[in-house]
Amino acid sequence: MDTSSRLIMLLEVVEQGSFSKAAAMRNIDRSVISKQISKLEEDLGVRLLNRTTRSFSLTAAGAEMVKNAKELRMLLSETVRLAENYHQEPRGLLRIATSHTLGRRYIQPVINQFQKQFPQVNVHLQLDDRPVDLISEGYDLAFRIGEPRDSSLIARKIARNRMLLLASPEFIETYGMPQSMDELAQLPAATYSSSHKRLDSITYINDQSEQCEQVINSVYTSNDGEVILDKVLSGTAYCITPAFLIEDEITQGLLTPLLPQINLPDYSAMYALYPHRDLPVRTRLLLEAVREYIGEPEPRWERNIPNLAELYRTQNS
Amino acid sequence: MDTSSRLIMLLEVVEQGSFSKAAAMRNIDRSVISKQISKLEEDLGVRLLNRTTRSFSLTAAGAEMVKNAKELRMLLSETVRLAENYHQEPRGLLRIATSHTLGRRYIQPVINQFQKQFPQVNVHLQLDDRPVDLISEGYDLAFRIGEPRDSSLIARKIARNRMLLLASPEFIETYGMPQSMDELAQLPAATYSSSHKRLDSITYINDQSEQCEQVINSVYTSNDGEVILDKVLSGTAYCITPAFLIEDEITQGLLTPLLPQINLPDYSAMYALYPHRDLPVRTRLLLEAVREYIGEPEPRWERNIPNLAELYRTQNS
DNA sequence: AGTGTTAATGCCAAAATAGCATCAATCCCA
DNA sequence: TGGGATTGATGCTATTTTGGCATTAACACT
Repeated sequence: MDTSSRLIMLLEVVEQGSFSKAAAMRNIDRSVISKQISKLEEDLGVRLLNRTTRSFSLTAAGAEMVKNAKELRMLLSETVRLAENYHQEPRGLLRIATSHTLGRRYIQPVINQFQKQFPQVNVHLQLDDRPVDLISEGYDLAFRIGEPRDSSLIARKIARNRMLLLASPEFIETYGMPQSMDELAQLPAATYSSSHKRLDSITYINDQSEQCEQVINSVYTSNDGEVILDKVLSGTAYCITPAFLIEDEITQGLLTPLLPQINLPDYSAMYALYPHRDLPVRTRLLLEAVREYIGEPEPRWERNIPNLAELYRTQNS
Repeated sequence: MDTSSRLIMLLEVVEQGSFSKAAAMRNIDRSVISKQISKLEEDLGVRLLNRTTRSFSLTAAGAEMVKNAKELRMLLSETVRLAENYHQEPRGLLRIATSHTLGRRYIQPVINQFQKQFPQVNVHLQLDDRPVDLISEGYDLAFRIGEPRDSSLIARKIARNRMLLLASPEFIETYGMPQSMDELAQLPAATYSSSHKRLDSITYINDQSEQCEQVINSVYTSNDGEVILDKVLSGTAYCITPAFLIEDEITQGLLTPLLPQINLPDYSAMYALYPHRDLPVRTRLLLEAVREYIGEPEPRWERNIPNLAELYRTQNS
């Protein structure tokens, strides 16, 4: 390890805010970080961190070094990326971040096929429902539902994401088939809720083409779509859910759309996020494989939903 | 050693044109270079050099890597330099390039004193009469006589450089004291001549304030000023010499100015050259020490020359 | 006060490195 | 045209560097 790597290590330490976290990121012992930072200070002849036993702050010199380390890291990764443009065959490590559901249902099958085709490519698939910082965590590619905020990333729309109101036959038997939005709002719902997002109302377009929001009666919330669906399958709640969560529950008669005459707008789409315009071969190929797998313009999951073209699309006369 | 160092190593190899020379520059075995370049190619997954057994050429990928390596080296050295600004005490290695005479006479004494004062600073003094490439050879500071051409360097004028026409008493006894430029031109001269520069004429300013050039009769040439002076001291030639070559030969009566009423313009001055605007402490301090040692506006060597203020300065009436 | 977390340090095994010797290919100069 | 010298590659080994573990000391949060 030499000066530039140590500078980048310093940068990671500062970004993570602690030696331990930086070590965890790299899967190395903290002592390594401690020693390398010491050596960096010795090399440069400057104290970079003011340490208390349990934490640290940057010195003026340290702050300048971090600034340059950032440039250095960019330049270095850019250089490696340039080299990768010359690969005929994709290789190397591909780090992908995605939400649990998207990952398990739509990314994982693509990766399986992909690694059969390109055995030289290693993959790390990180399942996280909270958005991560692609750059500082070192991911090459992320998949997300929802408009991306971080403008330093390139976002590419992969698929639309329609919404459905679903309940089980048992539920309908118990509560009766609701005939209006007001009626539906009284029934028990299972909804998505996390610290970042809360989906406890139904957005729809009324007869006057106005977007309306109907608050619903949420009796069960979770931050995981699959357990919400499980709850709904148990017949004790209905749900409003993005279409990509549905497999064969509707065709098998386990779930039935409610209020199909309602006009539900698309929910935020599925996006691929990546940090650069020109991607390494492996990343580009995987991204294309995902797009192909999901399909366009009708995403794969919509094939599981009969009559979707007419569902929730009432033209307002 | 890791990727960025290897990239810089690649750059050095390309700059030097051979593995061997690059190894020599670093004082390491060639096998090290060979292995590291191989490893770099393996890391990047790209062939960087097309090799024949005895030489190589860059591949397209290699050329791009070299381009980026250059940026990388700049950024890294800039970063180290920034860190050095935080040193209170100068330390580290100071690499100085200079011509033989300047080095021995005017730089070496300064270094002796400097290292007494700052024992933490190591010095490499490279004596070369041909100009070297400061950047690619890794020098921090160079001293030269003559207008610098390389505009990527900062040049700072250290001292003027007056010219003298000198001969020994024995010479004057043999040939008589010349009374005019024409007469002088007939006498045997010892002159400086190298592949880069040739000083076989006398530039002077005539009564009409025009700059003239008188070709002289050179019977001895060398690319080293000191042996030229030795030749002159032997009484068999006169010379035109820059003032910094003279120690106590005139005050001791070993040499006498010829044609003192001639008006000789200053020859190109002594310059310090360095690659950056803001120098590390050690470089700045040494540069200041050299300036102080040589003195301003009258350089140290002019103290050895009686009456210099009147010599070769005839005001044209 | 007690518990858990943090960074530093010493120690040891494992990995990377530099130098040496050798080799084959090529260049160079006579 | 044919030795002699030089170049880059490769195998081997001693040395250096590194990473992980255990321990310690300092601190934070209950």
